[in-house]
Amino acid sequence: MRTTPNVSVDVVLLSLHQGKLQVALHRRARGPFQDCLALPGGYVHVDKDGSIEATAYRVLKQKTGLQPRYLEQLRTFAGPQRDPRGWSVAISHVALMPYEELRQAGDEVFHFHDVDGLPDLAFDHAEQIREAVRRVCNKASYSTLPCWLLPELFTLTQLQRTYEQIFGETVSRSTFRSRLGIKVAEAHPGESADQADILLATDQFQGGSQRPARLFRVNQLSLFKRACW
Amino acid sequence: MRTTPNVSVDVVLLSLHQGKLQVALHRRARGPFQDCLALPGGYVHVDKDGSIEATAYRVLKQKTGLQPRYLEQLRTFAGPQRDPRGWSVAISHVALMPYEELRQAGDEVFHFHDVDGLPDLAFDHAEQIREAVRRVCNKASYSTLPCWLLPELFTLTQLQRTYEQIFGETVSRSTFRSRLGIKVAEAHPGESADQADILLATDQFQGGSQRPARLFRVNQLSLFKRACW
DNA sequence: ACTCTTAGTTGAACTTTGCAACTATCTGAG
DNA sequence: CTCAGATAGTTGCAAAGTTCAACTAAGAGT
Repeated sequence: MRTTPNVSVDVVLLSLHQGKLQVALHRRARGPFQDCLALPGGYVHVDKDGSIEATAYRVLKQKTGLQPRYLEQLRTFAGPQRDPRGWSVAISHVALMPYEELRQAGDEVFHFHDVDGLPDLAFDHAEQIREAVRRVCNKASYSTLPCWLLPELFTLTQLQRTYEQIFGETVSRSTFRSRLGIKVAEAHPGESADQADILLATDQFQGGSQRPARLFRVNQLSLFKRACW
Repeated sequence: MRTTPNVSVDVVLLSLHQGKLQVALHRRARGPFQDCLALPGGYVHVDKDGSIEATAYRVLKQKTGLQPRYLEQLRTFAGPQRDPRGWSVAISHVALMPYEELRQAGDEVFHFHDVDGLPDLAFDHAEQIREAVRRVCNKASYSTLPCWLLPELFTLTQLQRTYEQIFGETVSRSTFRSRLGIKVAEAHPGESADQADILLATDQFQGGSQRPARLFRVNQLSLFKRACW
């Protein structure tokens, strides 16, 4: 019989906390890289997994009990060196979640670490995280991807802060709003749920001790015309 | 022993011919989908392949005797259904080559087909091609990717035609040139091989029976600021 | 020398962007 | 009740970038 590589799925679960992108890591209980920090991951179970995404969701469910709001295949990392047990294939994914949802799951198993200044990690997980962060940062520059790091309803200022934290620099308020095609005046809620609208205005507001800010909901993953801020 | 899925590598090799994107296909000699058209692909050989890219290059070398000028991982297609023999993993790649180089290899084994209007293909290869074309078209809109469909040296008009054929619509000449940041006046060859330059001007010209056009070489894969034409 | 054709440049109209000043709406203190 | 403070949201304009068309350049063939 021909030998075939081991196939596993890894998930780079990212969230935004304390103004930084953070990644979910756990400490390996056994096997190679014992006691080392690692990404959540697991082997494909050919008897019960109906797809790769199913494997990714199963792994996350087992470890955290939660479903991420956003999941996307990142890239497949493979080769003879990445696992001391031999040729292996890791189908890496990026997942995004608002931090509030993660807190509810408790952090007995998982801990969140800033994506920069990480300690040594198992396998090629450091490289996977680097590439995941690059993908998110890149995609944030031309799409509404960062919306999935926030709760379902959010204010424009919250979203702007999210972009700023991903980029690590401030963005102009009017640039931000025009990039998102905000035109609240006409786009009153209940009216035309326009397919072209990037964000959907709700009729709910979030009031602090100032003028309340309108809450928005993301329509779908939309792309901007420009990719630079 | 735990069962593990089969792992193979597929390559969507694209080229531009007769004003259309074309894909390399061969007819399967055996196995599932016998006599069906299929992408070049093969199993990972854990004893001789040093990486996934090595597998992809080996497969192409075996079939065509050529190295593509551009190779990039596309996405991993996996699941219990795509191969009748059971759970399988196909790490799909996109490769680009100028058509002239392909002609030299002869077409006993491979044939080129327009990417639209394809007949039934083996496995999920139709989906892989759809996604590869989408990736190329998308990446063409904001990068110099199409340069790898041309010979090493090319004229601006050739490159413009390449973009137009990928998009399926004409682009304005000045839009095209300003998007590429052409400023031949200062960028005379031999001078500053500026890292920021998208294209590098050579001092060679290609003359037809009109004014000869300067030949350019691509510097590196560069990204544009705007993503729409 | 003249014409035809394609290459490459220039400049002006138009559009988009980015900043700053302005108005709006809430809370809480006096 | 009013006013100050704070954040939300709008508007208008200057600067920068984009697109188009008209112009010049350079070769080949007649």
